[in-house]
This record gives sequence, structure tokens and C-alpha cells, in this order.
Amino acid sequence: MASEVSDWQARALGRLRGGGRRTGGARDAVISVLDRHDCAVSAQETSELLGREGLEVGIASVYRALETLHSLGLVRRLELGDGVARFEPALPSGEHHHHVVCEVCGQVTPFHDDGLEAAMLSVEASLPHSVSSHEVVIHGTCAGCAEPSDA
Amino acid sequence: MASEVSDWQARALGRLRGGGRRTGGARDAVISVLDRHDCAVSAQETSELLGREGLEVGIASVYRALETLHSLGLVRRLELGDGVARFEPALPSGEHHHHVVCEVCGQVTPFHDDGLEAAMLSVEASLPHSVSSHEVVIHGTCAGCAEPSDA
DNA sequence: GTTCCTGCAAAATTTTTGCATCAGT
DNA sequence: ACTGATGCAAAAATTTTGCAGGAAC
Repeated sequence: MASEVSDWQARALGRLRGGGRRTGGARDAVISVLDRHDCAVSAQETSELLGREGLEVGIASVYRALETLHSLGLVRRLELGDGVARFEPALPSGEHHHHVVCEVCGQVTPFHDDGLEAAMLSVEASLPHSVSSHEVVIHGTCAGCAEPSDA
Repeated sequence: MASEVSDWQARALGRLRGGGRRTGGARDAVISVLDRHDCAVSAQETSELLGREGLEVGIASVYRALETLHSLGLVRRLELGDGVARFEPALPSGEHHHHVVCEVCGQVTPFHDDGLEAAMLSVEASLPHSVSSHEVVIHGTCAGCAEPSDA
């Protein structure tokens, strides 16, 4: 009873092998991190997280792994407004979420809304483009940061 | 019969003066560029555009002007996926648009959809956040790039 | 053994900051 | 004059690339 997420990891590895690519340490390690943090992880964070578990992976390899995964459609690439690219697994079902970013503490919160997705589909159908993906970012202040700071 | 856009320029200058700020050459020049290109202009592009019209403005001043305008809520700051921050006037009415980016040629096309905005409002109301803005980016291939390249 | 992957270091970009100088009020 | 704005240059941060060595197949 593998969860959809670990399915993702298996699928990613399979797609790599199928493409004649090798699945060395660094690439597997990056996949593993994305698998565990399915929401908006940056390259630097990935490298840092791996370092914490003793897996020192060169930052260049992290960027290359993420680029490869993205070119294969295995990860989504996002920019949430702070000049850093973030990545998260792209599920084969197409299921995905969007993000709310707190302008005060930087906290990133995922959300999903069927009505929003329906509206997006409608808009996308009206465009002359062939649409491959979309992303929505909401900026605001999270509940914690909005509280009066009269501690 | 000023258009809403030139209204923006006047308002921006007014807000700066009102805030005890001075409206020197660089800042005015940046406002002027945003006023004319009301859709997604980067700092580098702004500097380049000004250079073409003989107004050499230091890139640092462009960044500082954009930061100031953003902190005053006079411009929207966007990241469309290529690692570059782009800016556009924020109209007092709150009226705004979103963007479609062609993954082949990089072309940025603005769009607006009332249904989408309604769906966004609905989502935003359901969040525990105090929402200040949102942005939607659609990635795909534009009509021109999708055509068979059998010239 | 061949080919691809990895890591280090250097480079390229974008953005920020320090500081002396200049301009607006 | 005073204070903030500007420009240059240096720094910081993120991302890309070159190249030699190592690992997977």
C-alpha cells in the first residue's frame, strides 16, 4: 500500500532508468528529499537537508538533478516571490496545490481548491496557448503574524 | 482626460512627495518607464530602456526606486519563472491582470478573467491569512511557437 | 571499458549594500 | 544647509558551467 508520494519516488527512478540515465547517489538523494517534502523545497534547502543526514551532495549536482527532473516533467518548479526557485514532486495524476506566502515570516502554506482549478481550466481554454501548467501564489500575513504582538 | 495609467504616474509622484521623499531624476525615470509599459518589466529592462532614451540611470537606483515603489504599494512585484523579478504599476482600483508565459520564446502575455478573480476571492476568504495580493502564472506554448516549423 | 554522473571551483546573473557625491527642499 | 537620492564599485546570493575524477552499466 504505497502512498502516492512514494509512488512518485519509484516512478521518478523508473523514468530516469528508462531514459538511459543512471541513478547515482546525488540524484537519488535529491529525489528522496523531494519525496519527503512534497511542498516547495529550494535547491539550497535540499542540499542543506541532505547535509544534515550525512549525505553531502554538491550544490551543483542538486541543481543538475532538479533540472533533469524538471525537464522530465517529474517536478514542478515554482517561484514564490523571494527570488528563489523551489521544487516539488509533480504527481502523474496532475493533482497539485498552490501556495500562500506570509510576507512577514515567509511561511509557505499549500492549499487546494476545486473551484479555483475549474476557473483556471476555463481561462486556459480561452487562451491561444497550449497550456502545460499553472501556478497561483497568494501573498498576505499568516494568522500567527497578524496577532497583536503584545506578548 | 488623463488615462488611468497616467493617473498612476501622477499618483505615484504624489505619494512619494507626500511621504517626504524627493522626486529626483532616477526615480521619476523609473516611474515613467513603468507608466509606459504597464506589464511585467524587469529592473534590467528598465535600465536598458532608459539608456536607449539617453537617460543613463544606475542599476542600483533602479532597484532602489522599484523597492521604494513596491513598499508603498505603488507597484506589483512578480516572478514569472525565469528567476527575474518583474514589476508593473499597481492601480488604486485594485484592478490587475495575470500572465501567460511561453516556454519556448519567453513571450509574456497578460490576461484577465472575472471568473478567475471570483474564484480567487472565494479561496482567499477561506484562508486564515490576511491576503494582500495574488498572482497567477500560466506556462505553455504560444500560438506562434506551436506552429509546425516547416518554413 | 565506455558513458554518464559527481564534485569542486570558477563564472555568470541578479540583487543588495557601502560610501562619497550630488540634488531637492 | 540639511537630508535624502544617486552612481559607482564591491559584495552577496543564486544558479550555471568547465573540467577532472569516479561510478554505473
